[in-house]
Amino acid sequence: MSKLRKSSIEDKQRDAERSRNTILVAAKQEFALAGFDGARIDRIAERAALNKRLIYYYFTDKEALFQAVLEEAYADIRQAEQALELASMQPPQAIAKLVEFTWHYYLANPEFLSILNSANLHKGRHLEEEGRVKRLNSPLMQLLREVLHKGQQQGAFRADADPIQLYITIAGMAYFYLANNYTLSAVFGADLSTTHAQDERLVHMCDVVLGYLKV
Amino acid sequence: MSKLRKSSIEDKQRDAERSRNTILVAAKQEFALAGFDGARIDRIAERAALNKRLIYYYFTDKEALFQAVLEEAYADIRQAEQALELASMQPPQAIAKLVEFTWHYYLANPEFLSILNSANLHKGRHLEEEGRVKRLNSPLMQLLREVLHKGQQQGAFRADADPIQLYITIAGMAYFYLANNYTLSAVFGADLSTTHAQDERLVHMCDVVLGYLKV
Amino acid sequence: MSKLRKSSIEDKQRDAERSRNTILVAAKQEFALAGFDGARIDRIAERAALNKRLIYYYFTDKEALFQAVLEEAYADIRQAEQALELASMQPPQAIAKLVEFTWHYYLANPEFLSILNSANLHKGRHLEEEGRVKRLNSPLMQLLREVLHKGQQQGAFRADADPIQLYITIAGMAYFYLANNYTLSAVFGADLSTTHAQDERLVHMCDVVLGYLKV
Amino acid sequence: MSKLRKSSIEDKQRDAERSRNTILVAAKQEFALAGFDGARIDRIAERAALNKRLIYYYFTDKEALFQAVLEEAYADIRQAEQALELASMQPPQAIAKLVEFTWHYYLANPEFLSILNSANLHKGRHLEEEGRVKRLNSPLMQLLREVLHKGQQQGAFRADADPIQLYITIAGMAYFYLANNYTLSAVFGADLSTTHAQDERLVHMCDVVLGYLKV
DNA sequence: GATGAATGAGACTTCATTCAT
DNA sequence: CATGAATGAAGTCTCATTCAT
Repeated sequence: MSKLRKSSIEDKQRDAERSRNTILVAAKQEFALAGFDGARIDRIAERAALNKRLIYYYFTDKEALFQAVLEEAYADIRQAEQALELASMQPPQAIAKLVEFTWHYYLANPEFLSILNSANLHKGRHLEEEGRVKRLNSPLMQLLREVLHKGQQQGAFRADADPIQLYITIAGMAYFYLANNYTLSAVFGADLSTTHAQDERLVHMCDVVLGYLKV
Repeated sequence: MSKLRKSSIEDKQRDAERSRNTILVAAKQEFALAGFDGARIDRIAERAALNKRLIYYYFTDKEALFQAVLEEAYADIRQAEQALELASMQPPQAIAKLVEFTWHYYLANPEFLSILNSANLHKGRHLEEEGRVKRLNSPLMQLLREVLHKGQQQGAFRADADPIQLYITIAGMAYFYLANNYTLSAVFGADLSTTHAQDERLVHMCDVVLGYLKV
Repeated sequence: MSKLRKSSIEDKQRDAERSRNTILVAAKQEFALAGFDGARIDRIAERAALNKRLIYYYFTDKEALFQAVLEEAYADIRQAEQALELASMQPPQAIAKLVEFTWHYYLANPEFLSILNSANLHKGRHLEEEGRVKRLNSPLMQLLREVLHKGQQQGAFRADADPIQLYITIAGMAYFYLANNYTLSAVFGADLSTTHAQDERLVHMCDVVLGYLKV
Repeated sequence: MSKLRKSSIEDKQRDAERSRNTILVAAKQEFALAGFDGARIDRIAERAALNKRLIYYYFTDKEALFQAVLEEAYADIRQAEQALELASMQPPQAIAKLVEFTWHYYLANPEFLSILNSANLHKGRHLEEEGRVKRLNSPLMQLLREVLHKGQQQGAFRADADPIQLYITIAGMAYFYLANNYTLSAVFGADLSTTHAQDERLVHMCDVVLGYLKV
């Protein structure tokens, strides 16, 4: 074993970047699962298999840790949105693709919804976030804007459709179904969390958006 | 037992009822504002201007109090839904009315959303609720079902529209806009909480639903 | 055993005033012994044989508890000063009595010095105290002023003696000897804490003040 | 070993000495400002602009660091006292000079008082100091002894004046005024920290000591 | 000599809850 | 019915100190 290798392996315990990240991942899980107030620093430390003190070493306090998690969550989804390739598609297909992306992202990253929610529950308390959030303009939002415009140019989409409203509508349709899955399943007496039910929901969402847009 | 005595007992009972209710109202506010974990029994007692011990006297513990608040919230919205008069309307107008009702109810009762959310955050923890929730079938849901059916009969609405999906879609469109108002305003760099913005949202929601439904 | 008696005895555990006071006494000891930063809430609770939580129930936090202790310390010494009876004495005797009082009070209440010291270490941090402290005018100071004046009238005391300066001088002579007893004993290679040494100190202090005052 | 190498080692040693000293200075400030228990190792490192680990490298632990600061404080004042030139003066003038020196030293080195105080608060805890402190006999004390003796010989000073008592008295008069400046200013409703007030204090102190000594 | 990363013990404080009247 | 007093468990955060390079 070469010196380099050895030191890099032993580094495991002394890698600041890695430790910071391990904490961030653990915190994301905990905050998503329990909300800000329900989250426990102890549990985060446990999840991260790191000393509790380190959390404060890297993140000052619970609030700041939450901020960091929130920002990372935004950054993550923005990054995923970057990968969307819609240029060659026809507007209707592109819209379907956007809806599908949103749906699958939420499905695969349920923490995102939970954390977004927590953040909004405490509104005023996370004021600093604002600045950073605004700067991170959503690529998906931009794509939606372009696709909409293109469709309207072609006369395929209604002229009065607003990208912001539509963005919120798509997110809301997906979010509400997933976030309140538990209550909704109870109310409607049907398990909405099966793969089949989820597929149906996606179809419905596409239908709604495209039905609304078509002239 | 003299009349006087009896009436003083009735007074007490009325007081008891009133106290219970005062607590419930205070708890609803607190839970809505801070979520389940962020809510403080002390603060509820303060809001209610009643002794903390009374809360335990009437509601056993925090969890049960939350249950009671949740049930009341459901009962409230169900009751409001009862008042909906759609019988004489044409299906499209009826749908618009339903969307409008949902929107205005959420606007006027923001606690409802917040509490629903809290409940879903803790999923497994509020298992007992299930029973009661199911029993309280939503009148609005029933109306939606009927209106949809009628519209489909008349050939005015697409045949594949499902009331459950649509219900969730309407709720989601309204919910997401309102619950994440803070973050969305930041991201889009526009204040979404003005009356004007709210009116626009309602128009959009009606457009979406009716655009989707029309054949 | 009468009901009254019984309840008043059992009251022991439910007497707010007494609990508050027990805490205050315990806190005084702890703060005196360890200073503000060295003091431990746990130890105060232990000393008071009361639940730690009660300390916060009655005093909000450590800082406020210290404030309360400080104010009580001032109140105590002021009260002790009230008992001084100098009216009938000749000025020189009265002065001696004042010096003696100061000396014995410090000797009997060593916490007073320690707490005064802690307060001054943190200067800016206990700003609120100012108001209350000023209001509590020192009776001893007033007596000193009068005795000085009387002695000056009689031509027994030098005319330029200022009561404030003298007050500080008396306090300082007593304080420094007692507060730094440990270091001074080490430096001078003599135990300054024996009764004999203490008596000698008192004589010296009287000599200094009267020697200074006599014309 | 080449000259170059050697000199680089000397550089290191000089650096080491400098680092040690930087830490000591920073620690003195911190201990003076916050007391032993209030002092923070982190803050000392910050003040010194040096790594925290170095503090432990040079001083073992907080306690030992405090010891070092304390000893340096003693050494400093002893050194300053060395410079006193009283041989040619008449005893009364010499006494005035001694009082003045004490006053100005305390004024210029307020940390000294604060640290002395901290040390005495913890009495038993700094036992080791004793040895070293005793060895460092105070030059000022020695001068005071001599001046007193000379004055007594000349019949200018009272015969029963004891140098130890007088030393403590002088220190106490100065100390109490300065250390409790904050509280005293509040109690007497006058700012005792102005230059004018300080000058008055010095005059008073000289008056007291000389008034006491003169036969 | 110097430093960033890591830690265990323990500090202050908070919270839901119960006691006793 | 109503309430002030009391509590144990636990939560966030701090601190002196050590590890590993």
